[in-house]
Amino acid sequence: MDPRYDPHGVEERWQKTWEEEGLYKAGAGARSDETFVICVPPPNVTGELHMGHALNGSMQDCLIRWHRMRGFDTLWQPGYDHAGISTQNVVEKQLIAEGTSRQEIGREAFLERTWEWLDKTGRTIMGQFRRLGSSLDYSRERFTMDEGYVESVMTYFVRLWEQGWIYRANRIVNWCPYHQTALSDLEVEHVEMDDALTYARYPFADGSGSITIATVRPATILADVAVAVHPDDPRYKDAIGKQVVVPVVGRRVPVIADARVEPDFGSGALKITPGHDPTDFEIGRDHGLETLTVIGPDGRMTAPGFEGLDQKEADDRVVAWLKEHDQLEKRESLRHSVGTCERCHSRIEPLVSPQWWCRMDELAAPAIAALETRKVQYHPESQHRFAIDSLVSAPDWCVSRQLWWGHQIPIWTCPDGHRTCAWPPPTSCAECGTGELIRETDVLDTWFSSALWPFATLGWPAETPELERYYPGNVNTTAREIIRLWENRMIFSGLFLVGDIPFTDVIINSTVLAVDGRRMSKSLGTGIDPLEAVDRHGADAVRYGLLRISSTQDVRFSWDKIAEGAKLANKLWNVARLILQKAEGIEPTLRPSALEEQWIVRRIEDTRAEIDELLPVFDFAHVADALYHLTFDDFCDWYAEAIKPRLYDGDEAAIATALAALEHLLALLHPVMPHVTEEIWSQFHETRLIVSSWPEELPTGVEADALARVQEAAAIFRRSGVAPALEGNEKRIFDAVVKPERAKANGDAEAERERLRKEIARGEAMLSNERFVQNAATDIVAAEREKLERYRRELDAISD
RNA sequence: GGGCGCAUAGCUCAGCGGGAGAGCGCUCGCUUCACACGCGAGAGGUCCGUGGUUCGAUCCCACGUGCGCCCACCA
Repeated sequence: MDPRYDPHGVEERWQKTWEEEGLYKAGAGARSDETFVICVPPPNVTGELHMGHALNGSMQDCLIRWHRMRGFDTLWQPGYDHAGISTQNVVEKQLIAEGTSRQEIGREAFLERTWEWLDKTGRTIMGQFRRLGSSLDYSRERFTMDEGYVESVMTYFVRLWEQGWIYRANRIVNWCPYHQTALSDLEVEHVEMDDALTYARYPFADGSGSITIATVRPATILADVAVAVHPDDPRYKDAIGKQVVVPVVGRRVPVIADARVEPDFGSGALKITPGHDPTDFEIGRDHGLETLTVIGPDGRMTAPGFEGLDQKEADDRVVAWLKEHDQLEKRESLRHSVGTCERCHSRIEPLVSPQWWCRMDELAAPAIAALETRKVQYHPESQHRFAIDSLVSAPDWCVSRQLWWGHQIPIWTCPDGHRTCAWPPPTSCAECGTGELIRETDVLDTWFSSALWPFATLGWPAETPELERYYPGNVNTTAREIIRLWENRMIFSGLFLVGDIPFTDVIINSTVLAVDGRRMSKSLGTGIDPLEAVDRHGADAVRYGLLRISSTQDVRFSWDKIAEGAKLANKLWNVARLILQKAEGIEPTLRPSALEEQWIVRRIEDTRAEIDELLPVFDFAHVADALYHLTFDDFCDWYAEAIKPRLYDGDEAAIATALAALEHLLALLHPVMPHVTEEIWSQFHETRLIVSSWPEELPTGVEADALARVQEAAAIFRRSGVAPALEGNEKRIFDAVVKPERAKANGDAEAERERLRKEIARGEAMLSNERFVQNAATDIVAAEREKLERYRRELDAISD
């Protein structure tokens, strides 16, 4: 064994072995019928592993391995999301680079091309998860567009249709002019931008002066149908009900009163353009105004005389017109946030277009109940309320997208306009029976299929044994911004379709920020590739480091903590070398006799109990911390040093116990650092640690108080220099406990006495305070009394 | 505008009603036969400010200051 642990090669070897031996498979090593199920949040087929995946994967794998060792039948389901707009984007860019376009080659060829691309370049992340040692059941990899999954998606849609929850409506939507599709509010990214705010005078039709409005998009003046003011705005009391003349087009429109107008903004008068602004759309609808359109789906003007102009040009033309007619009051700069497409960063165009919608009220109600009653619990708690609120206020779901890559909506229309929604594809119109059917060209929102992930991967709508066994699952871990897009939708979809929640706990993991606190992003150049970290320090170290910094809020990436993980692996490797060097032919047998043996068993047992409390509440950081200190401070610095002389002597009992203690230590560390622990395990075992038992409660034979006494007394010795610091023999510890009077030889005895006197004074002061004794919890008072007594004894022991 | 959260050692953070902690960094001493990714010893802190509650506050409450994030809206 090399004195320096090198994870390279070792890790890949175990990853291969585990998978080949079928130990990643669902149910491997199970010793009970109890299941523990996690679905990986399916990454985009187009994606590469980023730090968020790595953190998420480390958390999930830690839970899976812990449960597997505890005998559960575990399933960690892998797979990919087809990522409608992202994927289409990638392929479309390639086509453009080749001088063609998706429109030119047509839908069918485009889809073929996309599948081709996927087979060649897509689906890389599962390989990267393997390199992290993630024990997913890779034999069960699913894709949201594979055959069976399409079945699930189509069935879901038809069921919603049958409930009457799917409807078609013309509404104003976020339109991406580049992708030429509607986007949900959640796919829109708001960015701060500087714009010119144009103040324009609209003359009253009766010639009695004018009213000034302010707009950042003068081009949309062409589609104005009204001017609105706040009903209580004294400046405009008399204007309400009058007619004004819209510039350029000369249309007469009314001045209306609406409370949605913000009197303090601009001039306090708002031009109403229902065709190109969401608020105006609502105001227009409520006042029965007509909706005019002057911008097309490509973002270019369609108004007479402006055809084909881009909006900037149209803005300039309108402003020039205003200036010429002396209706331009002023222009000023305005910083405001503008919606952009999260994929291509084009400015979002609010456009009125026909879309398919899904009613949310009845779908959401059972999910809200499940959250209220905590059948599903979000972690941290602060996200729980948010999740409920966003379900309560969930607007109807725009499920259609004007994309090609995705699940084509299963609605067919006959020449008479009857609609048939069915799956498998109908052969005739449900109403008139004609066979002439044309399928809807829109595809479904990507999240529509993601919502089915927990049960579609198990074969739903078929009643498979897997569905029976592994649904509902247990944990889902994901990022905060996905709560409304994905988590909530899985919950209501599961309740609606399968009749049960998909999981009981949702962990919202922290966003991993760059070392400088900025967001990790490729475009900022602040991203760190998790695989680069793995190459540098090993997967175990990366897993440890990420878990160590994980928390309920955003965290900074830390190379230091990864390095700490590498150190821990090396330390473990070396202490194993120490114990194993004379262990040939000796069976691990836990028979703690010497004090330090009883003590380390107690420490291991305490840590095991601690982990068993921390993991159910997903506190990975403290698990990692506890393991670090157990290994370094307790196992290596104390226990190993203490038994060294007996190890050198080849004392079989000591070696057997040390092996057994090491075994337990390895087991505790395995969920966090699987590779190095399995590697060491294999030095003295034929079996595999990954499927071996999680330690049971261990008998120790040492009282907790005695342990504290050992450490305290030993600390006195260390400070005094009475025992050579590194001597590391068991006698030192034994003496420290049974002969505290040795402390009298301490050169710093006076300082120690001083410390004890201070402690005693403090304790006495507290205990003599009547209010304290009356009010404080009884165990605190008792603990104080006990401490005081102990300090008194100690002081006696080191006083002459 | 709504919501959540954070301010503790040079850095990154843990602790959250009764003794101020860890890792890294720093100083000093150790080529001790598991490990220099090591061992031992040590320096370093008005626990953001101001009030309040309490016998007692880094911890609870209020306000202030400074940060961060999520959501909504922005003519």
